[in-house]
Amino acid sequence: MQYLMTHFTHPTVEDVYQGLCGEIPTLSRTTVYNTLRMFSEHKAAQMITIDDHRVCYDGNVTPHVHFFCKHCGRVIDLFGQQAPILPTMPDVEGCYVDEVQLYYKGVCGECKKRNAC
Amino acid sequence: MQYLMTHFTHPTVEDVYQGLCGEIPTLSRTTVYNTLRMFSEHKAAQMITIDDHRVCYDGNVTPHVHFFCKHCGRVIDLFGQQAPILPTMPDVEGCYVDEVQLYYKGVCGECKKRNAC
DNA sequence: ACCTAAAATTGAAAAAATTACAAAATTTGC
DNA sequence: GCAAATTTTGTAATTTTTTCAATTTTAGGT
Repeated sequence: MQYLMTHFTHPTVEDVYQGLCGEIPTLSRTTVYNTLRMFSEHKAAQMITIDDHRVCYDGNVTPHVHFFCKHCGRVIDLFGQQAPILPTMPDVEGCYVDEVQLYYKGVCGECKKRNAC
Repeated sequence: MQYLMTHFTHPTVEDVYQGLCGEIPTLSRTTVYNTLRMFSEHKAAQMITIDDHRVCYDGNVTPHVHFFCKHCGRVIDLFGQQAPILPTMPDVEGCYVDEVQLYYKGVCGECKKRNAC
């Protein structure tokens, strides 16, 4: 949890594992998988499914908008005028709705510059 | 493509494969993977990453809102007053943005009724 | 029709992400 | 200090997706 609260880089399970296995040498990947899943089930973290290859997590649970760079794979927060207002949860007939995700995808500024695409 | 244009059930690769391997007995899963990826790269289909276990595809390429039932795993289109207006593509400084996805998650009416949760 | 080059498809194997689960380690309350 | 409950671990299995070389199909020219 401390890792999530100090790294707003939308880490994957592997990122969290690599980031912590130095100070917690006995840490197992399974624990990271279980813990992050538990966090998201209890709404202490958001599970982000923007990348088709892997899930990542966000310690910031207030709804906000994400941008995914298809080139470098980074997930970036969009704030302020860059981000449209996230629509409020709709009241869908008979359904229980408890999560919103608004994703944009494309190529980030750095990748665009580097690769001139 | 024909399968996608006639099945708006947000099929997975496996769904498309199972749906077609009767009439195309030589069909390989690899072809389905390659073809669906190609479609989404050329914007002839949308790749939907709402389910953390598998990717699915949508032959309807006009931006619209999706709901994911965490219980039965179905992906359902939200239309009309059920769906908020999908925000237009923001102009993010220096970035090339070419996709929007708005996802809601929860439990659908049928699962809610069946399981009383 | 026949041949050839290009393109598309196949299937088996590998890679990557995630889950299952039993054993081991740690924590908790008494 | 002990026993029960909880958490963590690590290996193996499962699932999804990709890689890639071989095969098959297609298209165009003769």
